[in-house]
Amino acid sequence: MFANAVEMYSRMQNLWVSPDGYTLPHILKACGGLPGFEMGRQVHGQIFRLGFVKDVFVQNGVIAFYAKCGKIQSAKVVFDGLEFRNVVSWTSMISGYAQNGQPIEALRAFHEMREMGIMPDWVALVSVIRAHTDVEDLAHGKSIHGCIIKMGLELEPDLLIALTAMYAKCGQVMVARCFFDQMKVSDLILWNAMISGYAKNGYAEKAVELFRDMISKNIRTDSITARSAVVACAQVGSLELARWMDNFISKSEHRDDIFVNSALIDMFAKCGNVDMARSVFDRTFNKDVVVWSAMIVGYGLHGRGREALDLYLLMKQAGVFPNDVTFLGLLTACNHSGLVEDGWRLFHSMKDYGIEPRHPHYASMVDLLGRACYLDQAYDFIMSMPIEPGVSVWGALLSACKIHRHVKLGEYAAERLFSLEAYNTGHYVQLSNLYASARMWDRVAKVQILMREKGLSKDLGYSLIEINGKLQSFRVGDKSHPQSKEIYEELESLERRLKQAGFIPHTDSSLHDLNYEEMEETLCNHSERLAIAFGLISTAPGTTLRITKNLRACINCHSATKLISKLVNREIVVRDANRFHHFKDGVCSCGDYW
DNA sequence: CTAGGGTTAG
Repeated sequence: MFANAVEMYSRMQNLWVSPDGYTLPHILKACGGLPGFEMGRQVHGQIFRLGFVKDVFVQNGVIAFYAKCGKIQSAKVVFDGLEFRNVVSWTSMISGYAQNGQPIEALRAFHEMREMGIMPDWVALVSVIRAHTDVEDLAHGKSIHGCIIKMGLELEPDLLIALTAMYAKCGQVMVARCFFDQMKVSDLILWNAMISGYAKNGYAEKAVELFRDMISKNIRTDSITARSAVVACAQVGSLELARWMDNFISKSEHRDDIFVNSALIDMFAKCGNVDMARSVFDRTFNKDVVVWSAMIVGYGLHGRGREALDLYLLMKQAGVFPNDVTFLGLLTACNHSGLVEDGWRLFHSMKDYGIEPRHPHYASMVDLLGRACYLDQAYDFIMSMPIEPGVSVWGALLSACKIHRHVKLGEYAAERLFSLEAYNTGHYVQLSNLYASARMWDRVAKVQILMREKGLSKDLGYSLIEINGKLQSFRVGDKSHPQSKEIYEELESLERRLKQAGFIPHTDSSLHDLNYEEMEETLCNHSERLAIAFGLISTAPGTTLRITKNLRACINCHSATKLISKLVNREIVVRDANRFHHFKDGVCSCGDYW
């Protein structure tokens, strides 16, 4: 009850009751907890005047206060001024660095402490573990685990929680789960660490399962639990699960938490329903820059660029300042809607807000220019970059060269990519596709030989479709489904109707080395068509089909899906590796620009 | 009667 403590302290001051060496650590803790920087600074001044400069309890309190307020420099000044420093003084500095995103400094301070011959206790080690977690140095983290055992601290519950969090965050979820299962007492932070660890490392279903466990066991959740569970649902991608989560949150105490709501907005956008994201956005009070950005990113993902830009204007009117993520969302939105001039203008307005563009911003601009056929300008733009262009930037250029069949520039981009990442399959496939788009079959073959020499093979395509809340996965030419026969019958009937409607498959890219019949067959068996066919026979007429695929939509499937949406009178929502496509009445929301 | 820790959105 920090605010009450501060209020009580003010009353004490008004009555001219002087604080002593016991009062001051309490009030400092309250100021650090709020945090109330101004109040704490006044207390610091008072400490100086009252002569508590040598009281290590009071001074440690001051260090921790500054560290909690993010004023690590001030904390360091106080720390350096101390005559005697004990393990608490050091821990305050170590945790201060760790909490303020300087884990390397934290570890350096820990090293220095050891050189001074000061023995860490379990609280100190908790911060050291966190620092190792943040630099993703699992090897050194494990060695700290060893020290803990040697020191006989392995039964300290909170230390075990910190270790669990470390293993979970560093991707060792099985190890973390062992700790979790062996823990004697149920602890909220332990559950949170396990859930977010699962979510962070791609075990979204496991994370959701654990969250449901908590609810069924009536274990208290906080906003961090809720947020982590929402992030996991966003990863799963099921709209039905997303709805369940939203319903749960809106009935819980977390409904007005902006941390949770920004995650909900992101979740709905990623699960394919940007309008539901908007309704969470609208019900959120005191929107901060993250809430606004999440909504802008959501519109961008769905190719609703105009709405993203309009929202940005509203955001500025509301007095909220944009940050680097806001701009990334805006640039992506412009990209997906072909708003070249708006994107260009926004990129250059970043400096007005003191925001330095990072690699993704540059890559987004290259994509924007390249896609709109300004290839030379994209190249000049890369050459004028103040930072070394990386994989994302050259990748965007290569992709644009493929679209516009600019072989020479594309080859150059591919060279840069190979020198940066010699074993990334995607780059070779892109180059091969570039040659195929220009009908340079001999060079396509050369790339394929190169890939074989390096032991690389194409990523297999797959599509997921959600039917009655269950996700069903299909690979290219998949025949493993129990209803496979019906699915292929539906597929054949679809193909007949496509042909009758005058659909002619493109024969340009990626399939050059097959003869015509083989090519046609392969196209029809593309995984998303299987998912569509399965969706059609498994749902009532008129139901929207929601499909997720791991690769980008190919030109054939894209054209076919447009027509299918009209022929069967269904809305089909496809999330590819890059963005969302909403197919309806024969057109796609991306306007064939992706 | 007093100090230090872990889980945290776009």
